[in-house]
Amino acid sequence: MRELPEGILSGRIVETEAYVVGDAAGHAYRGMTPRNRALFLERGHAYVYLAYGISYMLNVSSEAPGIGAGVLIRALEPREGIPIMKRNRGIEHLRDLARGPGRLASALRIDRRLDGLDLCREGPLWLGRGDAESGAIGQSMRIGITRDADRLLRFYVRDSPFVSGPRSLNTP
DNA sequence: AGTGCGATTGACT
DNA sequence: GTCAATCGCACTA
Repeated sequence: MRELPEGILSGRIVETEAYVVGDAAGHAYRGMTPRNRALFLERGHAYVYLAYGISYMLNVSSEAPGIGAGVLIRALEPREGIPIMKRNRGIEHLRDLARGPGRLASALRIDRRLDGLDLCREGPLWLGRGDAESGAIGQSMRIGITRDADRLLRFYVRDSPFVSGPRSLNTP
């Protein structure tokens, strides 16, 4: 759920990637830094960073305090506030509003100001319960990384058109 | 203090 | 399919 001055935005998370403890691809791999400190917060806190100087990425910390790990939120099936998302993205096509981590952050207007936020409490951004059956979950290699690339730590809703990535990864 | 490189996207051949 | 954009940060010296 995302609360903006113009209204409420929400959607169903349909694709994630895990960056686990000891993972060479994870930002926490080399210890805590000013950028990644939120990964070391109690599970359920937001870690937001800028990738390629272009796109913000939303992660959720996933371990106990002091342990650096998180889950990248890669795609959303839009539900509420779709007109606002379209305006944030500058496009009309529903499927492309939040298909990909950078697009998702853009649609929800997420930036570093939300870094460190507790997503388990209602606020400007939080994780709601989810009221729909998720369907079958697929598993694959993660997208766009080089280190530890073979690990099957990407998870997605198999039959959702709102999932990013090449078909080769989505139909194993 | 300088440098190289991404957990990507959008435009273009 | 290829490729440039763009910048914060981690790493080297």
